[in-house]
Amino acid sequence: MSFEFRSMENYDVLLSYFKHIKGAPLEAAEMQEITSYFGKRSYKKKTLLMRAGEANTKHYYIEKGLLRLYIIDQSGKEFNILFASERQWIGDLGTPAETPYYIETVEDSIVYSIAEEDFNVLYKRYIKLAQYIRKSYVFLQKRFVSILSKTAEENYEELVADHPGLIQRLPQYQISSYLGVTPVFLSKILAKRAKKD
Amino acid sequence: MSFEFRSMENYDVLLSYFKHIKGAPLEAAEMQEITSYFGKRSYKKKTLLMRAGEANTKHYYIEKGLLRLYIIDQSGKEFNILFASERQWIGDLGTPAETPYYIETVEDSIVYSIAEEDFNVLYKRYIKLAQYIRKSYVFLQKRFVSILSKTAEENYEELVADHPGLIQRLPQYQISSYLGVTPVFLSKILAKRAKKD
DNA sequence: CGAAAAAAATAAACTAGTTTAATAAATACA
DNA sequence: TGTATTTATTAAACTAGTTTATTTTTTTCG
Repeated sequence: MSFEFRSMENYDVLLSYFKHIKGAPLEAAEMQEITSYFGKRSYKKKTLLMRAGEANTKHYYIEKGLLRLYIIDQSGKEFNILFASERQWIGDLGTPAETPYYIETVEDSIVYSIAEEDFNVLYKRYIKLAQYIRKSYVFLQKRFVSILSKTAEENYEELVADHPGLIQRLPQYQISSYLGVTPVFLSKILAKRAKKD
Repeated sequence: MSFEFRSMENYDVLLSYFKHIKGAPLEAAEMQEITSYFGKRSYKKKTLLMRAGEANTKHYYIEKGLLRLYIIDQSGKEFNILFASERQWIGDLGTPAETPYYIETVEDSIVYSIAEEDFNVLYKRYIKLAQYIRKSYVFLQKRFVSILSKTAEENYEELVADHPGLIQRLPQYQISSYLGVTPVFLSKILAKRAKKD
C-alpha cells in the first residue's frame, strides 16, 4: 500500500527521459517545472484512457505496461494503429481537434499524462521532443508501406522479427487487428506456419 | 529565356512561406540567411529527384508542379505514398538514414531544396516548421486507417471528395497505386461508378 | 478449485482484389 | 499530321482474405 503510494509520487522515469532528451542533467527548478505539467496514474488492464469524440486529448508517456491506440470503423470493427509500452509516448497528435481514436490499456499500466498546451511549451524548450513526432512518422510510414505492399503472412513475420516481445504480450486477436486481418485468418497463417517445424 | 532566369533567382514563394510560419515580416538579414540554405531548380515531368539507396536526402518545398513519393517493392511494383504540390513539402523524414523511397516529378515543377542539417537549423529557429511534420503524421495516420479499414471504392470516393484537384492532375494508374490497388481494379470501380449516372 | 467467459482453431461458402492477356483509346512527338 | 507509345478497358480464371458457424482451448475470477 505505502509502496504503491510512493510509486505514484515518484517521477524518476519521466525525469530520466527529459534528462536524456536534454542531453544534460536537469536543474532542480527544471525538474519542478516538468513534473508540474504531468499527472501520474496507474490503470488496470482494459481501461479506456481516451475515446473517439473527445477534444483536447492528452499525451501519455508510459512508465510501465502496454497500451494500444485504435479506431472503430462504421461496422464496429476495431483496428489497432499502434502499441506503446515502457518509455514510449502514445496519444493523438491531431489534438486539440476532436479525436477519432481510442486508447486502452492492454496490461495494468502506469502512465504520465500531459495536456496539449503544456506539451507545446516543453516542445519549444526541448527541441528533441519533436524527434518523437518525427520518429513516429517514420515508423508509421514504414508500417503503412508494409501493410500496403506485403501479404498478411509477410507482415506477421516482420512483426515477429522486429518486435518479438510484443507477440508474447498480446492476445492473438490484437495482433490480427494490428496486421489488418481477421482473427480467423491470422489463425490460419499460424497453423500453416506451425507445420513448417 | 530571360524571364525564366529571373524566376530562378526569385525566392518570393519560399520567403512568403517563412513569413507565414514566423507570423511576422522577415528582416533583410533573415531573408538572406533563409535563401542561402536553399537551392532552387526546375525539373521537367518524370524526373527523379531522389532514389532508394541514397543517404542524406534533401527536403523539397514546391513552388509549382506536382511530385510523388513512392516505393518499389520486391516484385518491382510501385506504391505511391504521397503526392505534394504547390506550397507543400515532400521528402523522406527518415533522412539522414538511407532512404527506401523515390521522389519523381509528375508534372514540370519548380522546387526549393534544403539539406537535412540546414533544415534542422531552421527547425529550431522556426518552431512552427515542426508543425509540418506533425501535420504530415496526422495526414498519414488518417490515410493509413482508410486503407486498412475501407474498400478501394470507398477510398476512391474519399479521394474525390477531399482532393478533387488531384484526380484531374494524375493519370489513373498513379491514383490506383496511391489507393493500393491495381489499375485494372480501379478501372472496374470507375466503370461501375459511371453506370450510376 | 470449478464454472463461466473469453480466445483460438477449424471448416466451408463467399467476395474484394489480382493476374494475364487481348483490345481500344488517348497522348506524345518526329 | 500520322505513327508509335503510353494509358485505360474488358474479360476470365484465380487467390488472399472474409464471414458465419461450430468446437476446442485457455483464461478469469467468485
